[in-house]
Amino acid sequence: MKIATYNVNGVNGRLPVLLRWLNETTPDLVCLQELKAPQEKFPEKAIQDAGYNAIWHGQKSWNGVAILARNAQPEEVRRALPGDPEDMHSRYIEASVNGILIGCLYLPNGNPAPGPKFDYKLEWFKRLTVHSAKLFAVGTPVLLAGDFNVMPTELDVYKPERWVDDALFRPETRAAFKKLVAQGWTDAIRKLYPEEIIYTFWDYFRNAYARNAGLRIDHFLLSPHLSNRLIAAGVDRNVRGWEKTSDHAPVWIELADK
DNA sequence: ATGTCCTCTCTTAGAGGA
Repeated sequence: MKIATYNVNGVNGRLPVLLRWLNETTPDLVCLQELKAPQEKFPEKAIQDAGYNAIWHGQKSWNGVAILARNAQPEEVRRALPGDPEDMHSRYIEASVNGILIGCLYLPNGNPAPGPKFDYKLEWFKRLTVHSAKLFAVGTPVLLAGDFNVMPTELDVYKPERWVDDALFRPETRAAFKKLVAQGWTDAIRKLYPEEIIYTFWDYFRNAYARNAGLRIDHFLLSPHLSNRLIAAGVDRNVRGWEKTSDHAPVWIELADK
C-alpha cells in the first residue's frame, strides 16, 4: 500500500498538477494540505473521476486539509484537533481507512518569530502532542502525515545557519518535534535514509529548486505497527519542476501488506 | 530587504500569507 502526503498550495489552482501526479503515481491514500478553498469549492468531481473518494475540511483563502482513498472510503473520525474550540483554522482531519488511522495535518508556519503566530504554532504543537499520545496509546496502526513546518535537524536544511531564527527551525520548534517523536513514532524517511539530504520543499524565491536550496518539512510519523511494515519511501521531486506547480513536492511511503 | 506564487477583494492592483 502506497500512502502519500502533498501540500498542494491551492487545490483548484493546482488541479492539473494534482490530477497528473495522481494518475502517474496512483497512491492508495493521499493527505493533502493547503487546499486554500472553502468547503464547497473542493474539486470533488474531478478527484472522484480520477478514482478517489475524499473527505476534506476547507476554509476560505487559507489552510484546508483532505484525505483521498483509492478503492476505499475514508471514514472520518474528526476534523479538528481537540483542545481549543476557538481555533477556526482548518488544519487537521483524521480518518480510518484500510485498517489504518490517519491524521492529516497542516501545522502552522509560525513566522514571524517571536510573536503571536509563533505562540499559536507552539500551542498547536502542544495540542497535537497531547492528541497523538492518545492515538498512540490505542495501539492500532496509526500514522500522522502532512506539512509539519519543521526541519527536524540540520540535515534537513540547505543552510542551517540562515534558518536558526526562523519559526520552522528555532530551537523551540525542533524541541517540540523531538518531544512528539519521542512518544514512539518513527520518522519514515529517516528510518530508511538516516543520513541522506532529502528535501520536500523549495521556495518559489531565488530559483531555489534549481539550486536545490530546499527544506524537509513534510513528514510521515508511523506507529510501531506501521513502522514494521515500512518497505520504501521517497519524494516525487520531479513534480516540483512541473509547470504551475506547488512549492512542495509529494512525499510517499510504501507499506507491506499485513 | 528581497525574491515568487496563491487567494480574495474596498477587483484587473494590492494585500496578506507562506
